[in-house]
Amino acid sequence: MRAHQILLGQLDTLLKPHDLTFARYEALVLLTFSKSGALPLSRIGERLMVHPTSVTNTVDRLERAGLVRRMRNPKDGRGVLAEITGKGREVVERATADLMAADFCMTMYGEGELAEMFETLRTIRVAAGDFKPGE
Amino acid sequence: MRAHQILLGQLDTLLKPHDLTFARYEALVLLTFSKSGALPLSRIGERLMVHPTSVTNTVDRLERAGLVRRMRNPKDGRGVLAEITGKGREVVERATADLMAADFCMTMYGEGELAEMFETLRTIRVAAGDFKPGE
DNA sequence: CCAATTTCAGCACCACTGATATGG
DNA sequence: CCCATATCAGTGGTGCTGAAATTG
Repeated sequence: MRAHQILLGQLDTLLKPHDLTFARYEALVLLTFSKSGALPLSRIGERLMVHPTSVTNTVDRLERAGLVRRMRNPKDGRGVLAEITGKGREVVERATADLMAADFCMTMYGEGELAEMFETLRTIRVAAGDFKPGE
Repeated sequence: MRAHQILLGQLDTLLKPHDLTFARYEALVLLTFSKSGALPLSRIGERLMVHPTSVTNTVDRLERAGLVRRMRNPKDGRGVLAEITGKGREVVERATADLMAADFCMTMYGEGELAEMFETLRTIRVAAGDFKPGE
C-alpha cells in the first residue's frame, strides 16, 4: 500500500506538466499499443480493469484535451471507439520520455529485482483474472 | 499498480460490512497500537503519509460513526487528539478478525514470499522517507 | 424480448490549494 | 512576530450505483 502510494505520487508529479494523470496516461499508452490506434471503450475498461463509467469519464477528459477522438464502431453499432489523435501521440511520447528519463521512479531497484517483483506480483493478478489466456 | 488495485478492492469489500474504508481502518489500527489509544492528528498524518486536510476528513467520519473522539491535546493547546472509543475498538477487532480469516487476501502467497516482498518494497519506502530512524 | 454498450445523474471518497483561527 | 496545528471552503480526480438510450 505504502509503496504504491509513493510511486503513484511520484509518477503523477512527472505527468502533471503534460496535463495527464497516471490513469489517463495508461489509457493513451494502451491506444498507442493497439494496431489501429483505436479501441472500443469496453476493451479499454477490460484491460485497465476500470468501471465502464470511469472509462467514459477518462475518455471525456482526453477528448476535451484533444488527445483522443470518439468514433462509432463500424463493426458494432452499439459500441464507440476511442482513437488517439496526432496531438495525443505527441503528448504520450513526451510524457514517456520524461518517465523513462526518471527510470519510472524505480532507480533504487536493479533489473533483477524488478523482474522478480513482476513475477511475484503476477501471481495475484492471475488469481484475479488480470490476464487473458495467452498474454 | 494492478496488484494494488486488486488487493485494495478485495480489502475494501471485506471492510464494507463494518462501514469502514481501508483508509479509515488504517487510522483505527494506528490508534489501537498507540499506548493511550490517542494520537495528535498531525502524527496520524505523518504515519499514514496523508495530507493534513485528509486527516481532518478521516477523523470527522470516524467521529461521526462514534469510533473516535476528539480531545484537546493537554501537552499542546494547538493540537487535537483523536482517541479511539470502546465502540471503535470493537469494530476494529471484528474487522481485523474478518481480514485475518481471509488471510488479508494474500492466500496465494507463502510466508517466504510475503517476507521477501516486504523487504523489497521496504527499499522504496526508505528512499521516500517512510521510516523514522529506529523503526 | 433479451443482452451488450455506453452515457448520465448522483453520491462517496480522497488529495490538494488557499485562507483562517488559535496557540507556542 | 513567526511558526505549528487544525479547520473550512472549494476544486479535481476517481469509483461506484441505478437508470436510460441504442443497437445486436
